[in-house]
Amino acid sequence: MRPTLQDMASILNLSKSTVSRALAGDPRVAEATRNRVVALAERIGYRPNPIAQGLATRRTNIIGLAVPCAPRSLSDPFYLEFLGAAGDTAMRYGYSLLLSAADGDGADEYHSHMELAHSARIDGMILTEPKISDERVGILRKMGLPFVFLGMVQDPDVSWVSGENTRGAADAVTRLIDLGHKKIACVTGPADQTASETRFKGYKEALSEAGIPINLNIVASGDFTQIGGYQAMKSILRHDSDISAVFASNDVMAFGVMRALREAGLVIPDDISVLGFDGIPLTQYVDPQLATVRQPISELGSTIVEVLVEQMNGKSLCPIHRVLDVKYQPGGSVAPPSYQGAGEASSSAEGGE
Amino acid sequence: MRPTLQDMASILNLSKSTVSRALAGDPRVAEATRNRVVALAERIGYRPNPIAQGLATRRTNIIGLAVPCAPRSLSDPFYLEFLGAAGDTAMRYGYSLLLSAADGDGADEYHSHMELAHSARIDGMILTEPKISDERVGILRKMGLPFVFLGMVQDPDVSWVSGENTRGAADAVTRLIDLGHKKIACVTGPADQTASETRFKGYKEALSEAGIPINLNIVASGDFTQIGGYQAMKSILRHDSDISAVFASNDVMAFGVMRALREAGLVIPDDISVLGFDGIPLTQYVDPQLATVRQPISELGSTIVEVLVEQMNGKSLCPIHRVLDVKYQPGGSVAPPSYQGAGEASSSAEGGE
DNA sequence: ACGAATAATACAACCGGTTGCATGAATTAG
DNA sequence: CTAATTCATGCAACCGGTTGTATTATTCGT
Repeated sequence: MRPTLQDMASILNLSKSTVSRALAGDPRVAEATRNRVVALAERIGYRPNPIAQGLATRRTNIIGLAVPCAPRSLSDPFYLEFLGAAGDTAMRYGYSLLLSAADGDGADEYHSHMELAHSARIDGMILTEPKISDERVGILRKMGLPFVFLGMVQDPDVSWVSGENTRGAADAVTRLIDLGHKKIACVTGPADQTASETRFKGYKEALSEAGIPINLNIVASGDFTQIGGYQAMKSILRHDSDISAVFASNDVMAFGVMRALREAGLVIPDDISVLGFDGIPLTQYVDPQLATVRQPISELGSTIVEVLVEQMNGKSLCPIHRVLDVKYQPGGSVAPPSYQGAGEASSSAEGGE
Repeated sequence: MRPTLQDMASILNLSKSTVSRALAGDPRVAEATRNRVVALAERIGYRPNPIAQGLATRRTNIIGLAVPCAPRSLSDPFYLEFLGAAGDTAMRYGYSLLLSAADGDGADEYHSHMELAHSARIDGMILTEPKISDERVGILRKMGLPFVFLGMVQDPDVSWVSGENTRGAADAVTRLIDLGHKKIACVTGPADQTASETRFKGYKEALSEAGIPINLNIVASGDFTQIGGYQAMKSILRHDSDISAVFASNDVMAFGVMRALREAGLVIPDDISVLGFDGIPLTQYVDPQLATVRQPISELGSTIVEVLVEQMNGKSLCPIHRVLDVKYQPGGSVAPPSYQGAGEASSSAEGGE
């Protein structure tokens, strides 16, 4: 059996409390005593039981992480990198990450997230994919659990960390326009998510700025997955194949877009340019390399933990909003629009489906 | 303050124990009493405190998940999918996943993993990337914590779940040979990991079977990352550029390999075929699609949880080994060896960098 | 109708820590 | 030299559940 505080106390002829205080560095215990305690702890490999500590202190040193629900679920490398950085940083602050797996059942989408929040197992919570009107906010606030969102939230009282979605998207789309593109399709994320909205807003701003009217026939909504991007692109192509560039709201969808375009017989970037968003490492390893808007993914992960820790420590009672810089990352998937007529040959789109 | 058992007991004029037993479904409490208890619990939203339960029962309903250490860390989509499935399945069994972030400091590579194992916070542990002689096995066994590895482990007393690495690799490489390839390079994983070893073994078996001698000049070891694959391929090309196919031990390295080949002016698959391993979704979204050996990644995740649960329940005291079927998945990255000289035209590769 | 078996509930210890307050010893001040 | 401080430690309650056993109320057999 692993040694307990009481074991240590008995061996040293001390009381539990003294031993506990010695290990906690309480100045009231004599230096000599502390040394004896620490030495013994070292020798017999004593480790405080975090469960018991949790019960006594009501703090668990665990951060809950609500990962996205299906369908995006955990299939986006973005989240892996984010998660890695968050985990590292959490550890540095003495916390562990407890995952809340997605439910999948549409009925009560956030059931497991809220279950975890209620569980008293965690000191704070990180949430992802905020919706424009996110029911979780009210619940969490009512129970007083500190929480931070990855992604912008309307409610000014909620803390969040996000990449600079709107400006990033606008900048990148403006580059397409500067290259001469006029008809730029857009594959957005789910309409109810703030990330979709803000990136789409950037797209619209860039177009407006250039005096190009928004054409909703060449806008389709995906779900941030490859298949979603693929299908959205297919549907756009059914409407209108006379497009010279596509902006996808994340890289993973951009991969799906590229596939759909190829199946339509289009060559990237000769016939059509593709632009992603996120900057996952894989953008560098596809051919052509995917131009994208690079978010500092790891930094998002570590920042969000830092913000949450700050909230949990109660240092800052007011909400914290942090916007991290994003940067256009060039790639072979973007080029000036080709001469009209070059795509003619490919009108008989034969999908490999 | 959230209601406690004692609160409930007071309201109902019962004792804590009766309330506890009522909720636990103990047959000793009267049906009528149970109904009253359940009704009240429902009404005031009572939820047992898992920390207190953990202390009393010594079970936490949490599974520790030791994710790979750097450099692979969490950058491989394989792990996300694995993790998602494991999380789902764990939830189905009433468990949550607690992540142990990688350390990164070479000194004590597994420190945080073992720290978590010792913490008494978890009921069992899932470990990844077993080494051929893995120090963690001894430690875990000594402390009596149930654990399961993702990937084969030599020690017959250790439970593990794995894809059929050797046969999968051998089959796939044999296909290359059947297409006419004779000089097949291999980018392996780190030499000390069993996954590298078993896949490399399959490669060697296939060659031997076909009477092709193993040429170590066209074998290089990567680290399961894109960059690692890229560098390994570069180094092979420095030695010998007269290769017609490459087998990479995982898909992510295969992407790196493809990049290195392109930078060398080679066209895939005309000049050279590329074969991966894992079957991550992205293999379908690169151009050409990457031929690979598809592992049932989600099934690996759910199976490993099931095996661990079985071990934790003590149903099965003997170690469990489960090998899941893998399957060759064709892709445009593989073709018969071309006539020498076909790749001439593509020598001027212009990246958008 | 009476003792035994049975059903329903209560008591109290325990899990392994933390922490406010009391206690006793050593030190210092008056 | 005694009273007031300071210092070091111990006691005991508490966190919120679980669980073995005692207790009380019923029901049963004969």
